Amino acid sequence: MTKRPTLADVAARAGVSVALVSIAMRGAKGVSAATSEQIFKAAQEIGYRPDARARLLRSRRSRLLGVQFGLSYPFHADLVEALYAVAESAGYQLALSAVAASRGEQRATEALLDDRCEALILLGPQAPVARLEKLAAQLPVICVARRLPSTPGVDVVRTADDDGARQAVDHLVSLGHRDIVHIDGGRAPGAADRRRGYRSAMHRHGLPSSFVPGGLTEQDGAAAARGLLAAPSRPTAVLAFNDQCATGVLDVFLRSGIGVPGQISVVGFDDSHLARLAHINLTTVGQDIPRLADLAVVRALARLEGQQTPGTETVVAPHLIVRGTTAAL
Amino acid sequence: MTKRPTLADVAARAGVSVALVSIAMRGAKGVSAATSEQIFKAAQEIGYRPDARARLLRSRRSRLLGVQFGLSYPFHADLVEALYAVAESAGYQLALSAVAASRGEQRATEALLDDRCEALILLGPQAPVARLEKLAAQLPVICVARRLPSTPGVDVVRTADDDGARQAVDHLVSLGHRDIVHIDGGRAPGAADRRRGYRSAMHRHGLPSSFVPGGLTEQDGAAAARGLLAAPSRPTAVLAFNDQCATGVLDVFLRSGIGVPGQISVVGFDDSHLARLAHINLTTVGQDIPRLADLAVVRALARLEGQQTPGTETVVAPHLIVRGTTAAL
DNA sequence: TTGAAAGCGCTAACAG
DNA sequence: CTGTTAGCGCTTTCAA
Repeated sequence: MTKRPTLADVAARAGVSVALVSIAMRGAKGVSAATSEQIFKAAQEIGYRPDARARLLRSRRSRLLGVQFGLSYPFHADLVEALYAVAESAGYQLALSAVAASRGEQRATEALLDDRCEALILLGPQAPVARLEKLAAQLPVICVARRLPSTPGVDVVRTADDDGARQAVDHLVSLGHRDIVHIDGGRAPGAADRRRGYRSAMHRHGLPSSFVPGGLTEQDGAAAARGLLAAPSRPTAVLAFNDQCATGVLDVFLRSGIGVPGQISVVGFDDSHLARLAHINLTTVGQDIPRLADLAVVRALARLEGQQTPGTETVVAPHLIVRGTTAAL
Repeated sequence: MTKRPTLADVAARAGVSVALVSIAMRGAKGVSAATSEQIFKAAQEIGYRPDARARLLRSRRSRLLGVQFGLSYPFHADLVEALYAVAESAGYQLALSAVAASRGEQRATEALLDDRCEALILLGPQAPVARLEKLAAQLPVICVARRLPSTPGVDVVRTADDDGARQAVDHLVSLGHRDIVHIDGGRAPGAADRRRGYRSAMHRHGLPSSFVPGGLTEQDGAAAARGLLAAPSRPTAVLAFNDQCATGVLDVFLRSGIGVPGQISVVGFDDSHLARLAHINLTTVGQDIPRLADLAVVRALARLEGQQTPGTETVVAPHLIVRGTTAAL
């Protein structure tokens, strides 16, 4: 529990000035190989690690990207993991701030601001546009997986949710399905687009749309599925809002002895970790998580380098991943 | 994107010295009510927020608790949420560092150290004891949900996993089950204790133990369940390592047309968010998450306040939560 | 009650 | 290539 060594300690031990140690530790050029080696040896010996905060206090850059995510969304977890990788290769660190039932988005972003993050990457934020705009006046703000009316200073990186829904419908129709229900996501980010994509694709095939209110949790899917079973006639296929919702749907069907995909086909959305589980084996519309993460960071860096755009929107194409929950009628 | 206001800006606007503003902002005593009001008004007007890092750089305390957690464990997510609440009421902030496939524990803890956290709270860490001991030499380390041979400087807060398994077995036996299999957690934290608890409880009831290798993911549970189905005879009840594992088990059973709890009973462990979902409705051994979180913080603070113990172990009692996946034979 | 001044650990000019 | 110097935004003596 001894005090952590500082630059000065390393300098003393290596017999050089602090400045030189600073240069060496940062890997900047301007130190002889021999000296550098001595310095690293000294640092190693006393277990020196640079103080991230002092460092950022001095250099006006924190090289910190603030990420706000939802604790209970596997899709966010996947995104966070991808972001770690991208950020690192861009020379940035991540500061995580979770949103949960007892911790709202405002609290989450404020913590990030107090940490002096250089930019904010918000995963599926629900905050009102006005608040995002206010944040964007202070630092670059990137919204991932939420559509937004063009907002000054806010960049959006999202999946083409409407096209994803279309792909799902096309797939189901090509399998012979005509009675396809969409369990929607209500007011969740992306839900409106998925509804729209579903509706227009159905229309294009000359089929009537059929919506059931859903949501983004297993519970929502389960409730919707129970509703479906209680109705006089049952569809032959279901497009769920997301994978979690689809999982709830699957569960209820299985419990009721309804075979999937034998009696009914189910399609999810996201291709989160969940869908890939062997025992779920869910046909789903895959969001390109690495690409979303990459673009989010790229956008953030672009703004940090002074690019002044009114607010960009980058749309990433989804792609259907056919697994085991869909079959020909 | 204007520069954030500093203490000096507030001081200038309020017509006082920075020192006074500092005192006021911290809510320390020594400022007249009138001045204080002026200061807060000025701060408010220019949107001042203290710089967390500069603050900690100066006062040798960061009031930061570093939390390492696994991105893909719902149980950890629940703990993190609970920790946020406890930390806040103790006047501390949380620094989150995630462990994922592409980001090992070492990386995670190092990030926390560089942030100058005052203590480390590790959720289900897998790191070797030697490493934990080394960390504990630098700062208080609290291991949550992992049993550890008494280690100098490391405090352990965990659930009585053995007793939890015992409760599950007692419950199943009281329902008339005698053929109870345990799908274990392999080398996962807590797995050994749960095995032991299961074995001794079975023994006490005069029943033979029966283990199936499992793990902590849905996949592990699903694989184990498939193995069970392939065997010549099937048990009447299963105790899974945790809720995720149990979910995988449930899924496979449902798919195979095996009614739960009609034909077989299933018990999980953790009472994570997952188990509580209406459609899963899993009978499970509940870990007392708020209490684990509370104790973790209490232990950390005790050490920060100079308490020097060789390494404590606090064991929290679990309690069986009977839901819908268990029934009388 | 208030202010001046010193420094936390580090980086960034600028000299030598 | 190396050292000196001056702060980053804040807290904290110590005087006034």
